[in-house]
Amino acid sequence: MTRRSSSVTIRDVAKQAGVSVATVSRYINRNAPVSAEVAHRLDKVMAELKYVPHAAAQHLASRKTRVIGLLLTNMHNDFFAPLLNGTEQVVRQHGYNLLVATYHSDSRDSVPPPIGPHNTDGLLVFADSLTDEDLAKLHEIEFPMVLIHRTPPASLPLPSVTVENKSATHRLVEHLILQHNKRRILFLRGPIHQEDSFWRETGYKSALEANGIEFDEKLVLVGDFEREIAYRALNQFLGNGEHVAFDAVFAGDDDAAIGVINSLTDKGYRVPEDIAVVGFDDLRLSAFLNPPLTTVRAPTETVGRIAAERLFGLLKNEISEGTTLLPTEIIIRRSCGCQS
Amino acid sequence: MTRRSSSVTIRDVAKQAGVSVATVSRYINRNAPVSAEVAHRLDKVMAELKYVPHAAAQHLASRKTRVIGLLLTNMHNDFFAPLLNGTEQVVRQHGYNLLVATYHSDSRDSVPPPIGPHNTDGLLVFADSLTDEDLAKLHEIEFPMVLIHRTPPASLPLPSVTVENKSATHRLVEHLILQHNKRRILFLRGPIHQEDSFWRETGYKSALEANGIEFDEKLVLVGDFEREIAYRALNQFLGNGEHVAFDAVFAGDDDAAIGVINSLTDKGYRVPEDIAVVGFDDLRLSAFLNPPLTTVRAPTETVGRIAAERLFGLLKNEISEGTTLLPTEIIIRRSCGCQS
DNA sequence: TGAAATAATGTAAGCGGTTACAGTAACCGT
DNA sequence: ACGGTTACTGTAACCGCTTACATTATTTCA
Repeated sequence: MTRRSSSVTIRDVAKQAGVSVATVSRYINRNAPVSAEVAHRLDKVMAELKYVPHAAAQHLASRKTRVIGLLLTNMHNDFFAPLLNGTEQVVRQHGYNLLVATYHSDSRDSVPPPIGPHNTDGLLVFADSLTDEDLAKLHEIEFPMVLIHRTPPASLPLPSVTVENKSATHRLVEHLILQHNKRRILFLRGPIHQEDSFWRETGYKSALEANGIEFDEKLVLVGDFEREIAYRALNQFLGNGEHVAFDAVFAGDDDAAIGVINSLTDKGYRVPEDIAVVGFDDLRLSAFLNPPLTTVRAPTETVGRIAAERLFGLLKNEISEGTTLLPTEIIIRRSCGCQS
Repeated sequence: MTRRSSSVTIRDVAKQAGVSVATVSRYINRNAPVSAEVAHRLDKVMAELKYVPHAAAQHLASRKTRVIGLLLTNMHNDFFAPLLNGTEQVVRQHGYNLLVATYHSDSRDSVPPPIGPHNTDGLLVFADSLTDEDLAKLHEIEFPMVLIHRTPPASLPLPSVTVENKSATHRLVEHLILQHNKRRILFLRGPIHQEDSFWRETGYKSALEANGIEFDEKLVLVGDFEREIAYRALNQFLGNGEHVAFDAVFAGDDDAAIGVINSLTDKGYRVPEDIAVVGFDDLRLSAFLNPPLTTVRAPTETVGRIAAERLFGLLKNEISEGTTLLPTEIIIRRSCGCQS
């Protein structure tokens, strides 16, 4: 025990350079002038000693971690890669580090969120990884946060960045109706309580209504934005001999769309000839699927980037409120029945 | 300034519960017995005060961060999602946190690696995100590390976990030769100096040789395991009127394969009728591409999981050396010309 | 030219925990 | 009944940095 870590401390540097630790600290943080001569000497000594400040000590003393946290609901969907990529880039560019964790309100009774004020300077909160109460509590102590793919709960003026879901979905579904004469459109709902899911459902319904099609609860399954779940849900639906007829499906997102196409194909349906399928997100590979997926392009990497930028704004005490609503764009490919 | 963070400290808890801070600390860390009565009182007080230990203070005093770092070369390839997912799961399960960063030896002159001994208890090092010297330096101070998709440099007994590249590639390319009569197989090299890239090239060459086909340097392009780069490389290659003939391409990885298929299609070639294309990795969506991609399945999530497990083994002082070589499996789909 | 401002540096008190060391009380076996 | 354990708790010295405050030398300027 008591194995003294061999790491060199600020004191070693100070001694070696013949100055006080305060001077070293000030030079490192560039927050007070230091004579050119000393600066030069310090550069040399620090290089020689390969001095690296101990993060925990800096954190403790300065009360800032230079770490920001990204709280996700899960990580296995390809949707998260660009999100991570976007945030990581700006985080790095600001000289910060990124702590990534998954958490879901489900598990909260027992375990507290793994990241928060105790180990980060601010949080990027994806969807419903935290509950409204969690958010309120953190906001109360003025902990910097920005929400991703979720608008702040009433009376919590948190910045948020998300994408336009409803009208894009509306247009997408309407495309199915108007261009392809579909009237029995299956909808695979996303995770319950998730906002994207809610707005996509709203857009779906509004498109139906705008075109005189009655919403039919029997045409709604649970896809959970997950390929496997969508696959099984549809399999089960199809397996049930007397299922209601349908001629198209809006899968909720691209990942679920894959599951849908897969299930449909397994059961002998052709996409899009028999059943049209559309998704949402425009994943990196969606253009190359078979058939190429008609979907909505969500600028996910940009979402990550902007969310991170806004968080850094907060850290600089810039006030920042309101939600950034990034535009989405419907991308027509072949899975809806179009030729291109 | 000097805004005293309102956070409650261990001293508050101690006072409130009428015990010393040492007792509180012991109870929290369960590293010494505490009377049932005191334990009960502490539970109550800590809940009332919503006490959360300050990570930095714990780190500084205990000299462990309960954070492990994952150092990647980049994050935009879908390949990284499962890797992250795998590591995150076991990290969380061990009650640790995950610091994710990208770094590349290119940038090293100026900037030191963002994660290391100063802010983590151990590192998962992907491919050549660190140089041999970096590794040697860290190993010298006995910093726990496990390598991912890279075998340790000679004389550095670091644990590592990677996947079998060579023989799988050999079989894959041989499939092209034997089953599809291909003899002019284009190869898109991955990032230079990256081991996967090296072994795949080796496998490619050995398959050629085993079948009496001479290796032709003119049939090698740089794809860098990147869709866009592969796309442009092949476009340029094809744009050059008198390019050497080829009848198949091994793209290096699935992401590059997409770029290849894309380029080929743009130029009017049919895949696989005119040109067969195969990749490596078996990304989440590769089965659903158009055409479904013949590739090699790499258990990437498992790689992440095992690497993390081995790192935790190291943290528990279990000795662990040698490389875990995960088996890969060639997955025949349609992009090679097979019917299923 | 003397007072005030500025530059450069040092001293030492924390930051919020952990833990070595020490002490007291109850318990154990002979 | 007594030395030796064991269970529990407290005191206080760190961990490695930042920073308020103090100090001295050097400018600046009315």
